Amino acid sequence: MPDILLDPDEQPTAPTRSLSVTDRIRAAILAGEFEPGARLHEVRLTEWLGVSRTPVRSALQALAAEGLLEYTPNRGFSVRRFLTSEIVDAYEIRAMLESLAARLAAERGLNADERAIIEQALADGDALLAKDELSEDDRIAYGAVNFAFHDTIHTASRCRMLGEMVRLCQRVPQSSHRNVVSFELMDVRRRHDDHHRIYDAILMSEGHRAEMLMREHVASVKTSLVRALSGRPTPTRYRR
Amino acid sequence: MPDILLDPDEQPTAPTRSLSVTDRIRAAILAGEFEPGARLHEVRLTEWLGVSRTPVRSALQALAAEGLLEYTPNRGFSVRRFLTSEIVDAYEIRAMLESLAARLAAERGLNADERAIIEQALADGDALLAKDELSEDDRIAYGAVNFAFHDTIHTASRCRMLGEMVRLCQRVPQSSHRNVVSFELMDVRRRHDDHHRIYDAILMSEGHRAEMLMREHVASVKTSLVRALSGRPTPTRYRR
DNA sequence: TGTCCTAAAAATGTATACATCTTATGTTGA
DNA sequence: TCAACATAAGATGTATACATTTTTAGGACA
Repeated sequence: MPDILLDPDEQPTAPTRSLSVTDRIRAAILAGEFEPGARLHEVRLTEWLGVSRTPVRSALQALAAEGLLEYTPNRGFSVRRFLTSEIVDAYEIRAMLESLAARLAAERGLNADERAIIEQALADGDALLAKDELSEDDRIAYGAVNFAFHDTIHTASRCRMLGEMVRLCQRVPQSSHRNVVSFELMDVRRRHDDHHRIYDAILMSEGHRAEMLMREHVASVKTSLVRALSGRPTPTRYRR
Repeated sequence: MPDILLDPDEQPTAPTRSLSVTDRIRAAILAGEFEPGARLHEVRLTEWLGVSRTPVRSALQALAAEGLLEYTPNRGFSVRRFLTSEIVDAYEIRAMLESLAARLAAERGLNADERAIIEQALADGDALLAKDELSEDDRIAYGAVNFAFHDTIHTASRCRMLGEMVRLCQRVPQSSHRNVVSFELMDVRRRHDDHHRIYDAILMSEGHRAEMLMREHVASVKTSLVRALSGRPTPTRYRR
């Protein structure tokens, strides 16, 4: 019984009940408030959320289409089980999709706005990572920087479908890996350096190089994730 | 007003009205029965389909999640417009996704069933393409062969998300390109030969080679499509 | 004790009435 | 004539009653 759903003061985040209910159930799933495989009974959700079955059903359908729930006719919705291997594989897919986005961005070029956003993200990252240690706030701030960089490249690929699919890859429950992947400072610095090189390649219209750099960039996150999940230590290199 | 929706004898294809209505509306959209950008009014669909608004709304939501419709709160659903560039780009994405699937299949290996299906598909294709000319039935038969080959590789990648995303790439309206892409016999033969090589690479666990072959294999469809759309003729090479 | 059958309970599927929002229409005012 | 507003019509959003299916519970029988 997720506490997140019981707050009566919560303001609607979306124009319709269906959409705001979708957001709340999605948040609960991604936060791990439901057991994997658990059935989501419409009437219970109805009671928790204080709305009728109509918007609840609407939300469940939407979440099933997103891949967070599984649907069986006449048998309802249940939380989709994600194997660790599926979470890891999602990074393989992202590596392919984002490397394509980088190549297309290089081939098709950035506009002034996009260049400005990325350059700001690179500068902000440089400033953050100049510190000797990252606070929790710093990590959150770097997360925003990282998002801005990748999201802008998706936009610059001029390919709506790509961005949508990357988003699908990221919508995976068991957010444990999100925390796990908040890595060593060394790793973050290296990845930020990747960003610089990728941007260079895009600016120089070096499509193939941008693709390869981005592929390795995302794949390295997979590697870190696998290492973290298997409990092995981060290898030490020229640490200050 | 699509005729396809007016046949009262049509048998339900799915266990619930919602699902069968989803199938029928999807088919109508993919067949181009609705103008791109056209609003899909719930009550009209209700009349055409002979069901209440509940399953219609359910279907529209599902199709919006598939990317075939666009949804605006309080303003309903409309047929998503697909630019030609988006249809072409979908092949770029497919090339990345399917090449990943081929590599994973090579790395993870095929089971006996999968080997049998692919070998049957290759043999059937060999037999079909031995003819001097393909009838319409032959083309349909080869389409099934082609599907079996690709679908089995998706399965063998052991990565559910990959198959789902490829399916998203293929669900695109304006099926004109489907017809356009039913190419010259020469092209089909070459692509079938690709299938042989890709299978060889997978059997030999040559992941990188399988990936590269598949990437070019799918990309070549994009090239043919672009050529067909631009009205240029198919280049002639050593034609018998 | 275990299996099978039957009936009740509960869950999902569907239809429909009502609420809310959008859009169209037409009137008023300058 | 045109803009702005008011109203009505129509469309979507929501709640709820009813239908159908699934699940559960209990008992008969071997």
